[in-house]
Amino acid sequence: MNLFTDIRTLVLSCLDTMVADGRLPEGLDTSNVSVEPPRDAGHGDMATNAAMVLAKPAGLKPRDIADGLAGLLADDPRISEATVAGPGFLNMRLDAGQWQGVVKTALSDERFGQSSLGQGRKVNVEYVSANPTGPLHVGHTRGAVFGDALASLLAYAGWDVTREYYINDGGAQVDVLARSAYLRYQEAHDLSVDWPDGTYPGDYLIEVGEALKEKYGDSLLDKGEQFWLAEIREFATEAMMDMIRADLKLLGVEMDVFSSEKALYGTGRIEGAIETLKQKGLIYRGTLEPPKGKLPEDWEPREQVLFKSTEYGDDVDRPVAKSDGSWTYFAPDIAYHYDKVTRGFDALIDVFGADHGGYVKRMKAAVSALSDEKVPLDIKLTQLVKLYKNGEPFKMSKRAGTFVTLRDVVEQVGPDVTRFHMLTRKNDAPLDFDFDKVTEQSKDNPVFYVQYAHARVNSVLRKATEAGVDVADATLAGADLSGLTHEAELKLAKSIAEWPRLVEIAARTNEPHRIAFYLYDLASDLHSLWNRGNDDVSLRFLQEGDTAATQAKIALIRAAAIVISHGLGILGVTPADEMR
RNA sequence: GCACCCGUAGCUCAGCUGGAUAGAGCGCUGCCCUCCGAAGGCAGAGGCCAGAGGUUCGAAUCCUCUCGGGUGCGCCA
Repeated sequence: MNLFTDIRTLVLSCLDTMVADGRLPEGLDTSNVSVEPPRDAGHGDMATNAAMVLAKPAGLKPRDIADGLAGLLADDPRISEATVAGPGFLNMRLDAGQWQGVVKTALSDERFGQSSLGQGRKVNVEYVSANPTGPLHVGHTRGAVFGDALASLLAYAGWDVTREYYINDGGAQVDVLARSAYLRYQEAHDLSVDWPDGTYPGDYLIEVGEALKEKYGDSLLDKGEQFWLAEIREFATEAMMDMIRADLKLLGVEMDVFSSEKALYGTGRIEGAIETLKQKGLIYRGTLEPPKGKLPEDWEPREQVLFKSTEYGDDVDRPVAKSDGSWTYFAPDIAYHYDKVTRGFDALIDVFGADHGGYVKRMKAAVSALSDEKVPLDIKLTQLVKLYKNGEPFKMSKRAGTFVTLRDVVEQVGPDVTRFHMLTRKNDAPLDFDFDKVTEQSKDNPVFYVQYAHARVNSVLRKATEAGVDVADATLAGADLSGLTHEAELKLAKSIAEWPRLVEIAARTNEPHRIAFYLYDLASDLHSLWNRGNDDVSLRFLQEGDTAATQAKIALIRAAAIVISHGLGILGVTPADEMR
């Protein structure tokens, strides 16, 4: 149920009537006709641009179309007023019963706000995908929260969603991990070791070293790398993935699928993916031009196997094999995305850190080529998180031991605060995260502000119940809401009515932050109505001695609370029943 | 040098497949509350949407260029 699309349907049918009457020519394209809330609520509840969009193709003045349309719209019982304004805008006011109806729907229909936009199509959202070489840090946290909320949002909007993590366990960095773990293994045997550059000296490998000692005793000491590298790599990678999974779980993130890069090797799938491109004439041997401006010191021209990504909008062709013939990291990435395509997804989404922005074009080019442009790939980049403590920048340094992990963050402020706050900026804007401010219980903190709105409604429900008023959702949905006519009450109802529309916009743009901003505004309307009750007793939710009025008012705020709880659910945040 | 992201109130940021007089929070100014719905409330000031062209009924939004900030740029993932 979406009041805006209902009214759009009405507008279109009125246009059909005008065509039938000969007031409009046949065959007009109405796809650009929109019905949306006007920027200024003083103009009305909804506005349509129909007259302006159709004026030119119809060869008529916008004003004339608008006048005719206004007359027809005003005949519909849902519309209380339709007026023409400005260059040809058509403003409508809806009968109060429409907004009251929305409240009823929100109370009675579990699926209020859910959308059929996705039509059950399959979408794969790949996120986090951190190298299995250490714990997740704050940057990963943002990607994890964003990806997870996006996945939930798309599911809410009717997509069949798969949440996926790609494990980069095939490259040189897992060898480094293995060597670092081996050093910890030696330490576990009380040997003193040095940490050469390019190893991972983090504490998190100490217990891996202990575990290796447990498993292998001293049998790997004094042996050359060829005897232990593969085994320890396997062991350490598993240990890191266990840790990462545990970290994600702390944050409330659960993946459906973990895909391994290493598992692609030796299966012929990389070769197969490259062969597929080759058959499309997109693979050749060649030499790239050196990058202009900044020339790498050891630059020399070398012949490589290249993917003709420029055919699909990239700036230069990209190497898939190194000059020694082995694959670049890009080759398994291609194979992995090909795998996703062949698994039958209708759309792919990758969530990367902003530092991977340079790979967007080539990845899109590869997917376009491999899917014959049938499977769209959207890549969302998440910008940096800047940490603060008490307003002071908090510098991260692995060396100084001030490296802040996902676990640090979640253990300090909790998963709900972490998740909500990470979504208070759009993904491509940098984000400030102040450990003290995000847990502050004041209206300046959006997390608290939204949680508090939900808790307040619960508090009213408890009080009503104590007073002997039945406030079960089913009862409220059946209550007589015709008394909800005050503009402050209708404002809240109108905000509730926007929920389904907002879900669609957020899902269409793959931007879950819109949910967070909407919830803030909705909470604001609720708090505002609450405050009005201070001065105007008739706006208080508990109307002493008037059960019917109390139920109507509570129906309204309970509907708002339901929407808040649905919205927070998408963001992965638990709605609080009371604040402590 | 090239590519991508960004530039909106003093500060931090929203802004719907292009819609009307560009919004919110903080800060600032003023008023209100100080037992009972105040972990405050109400109101106000504050903008050349970085700049210049273009597209059209209409541009913060789309295109081109300039300026400023961030990120990345063959055999690292």
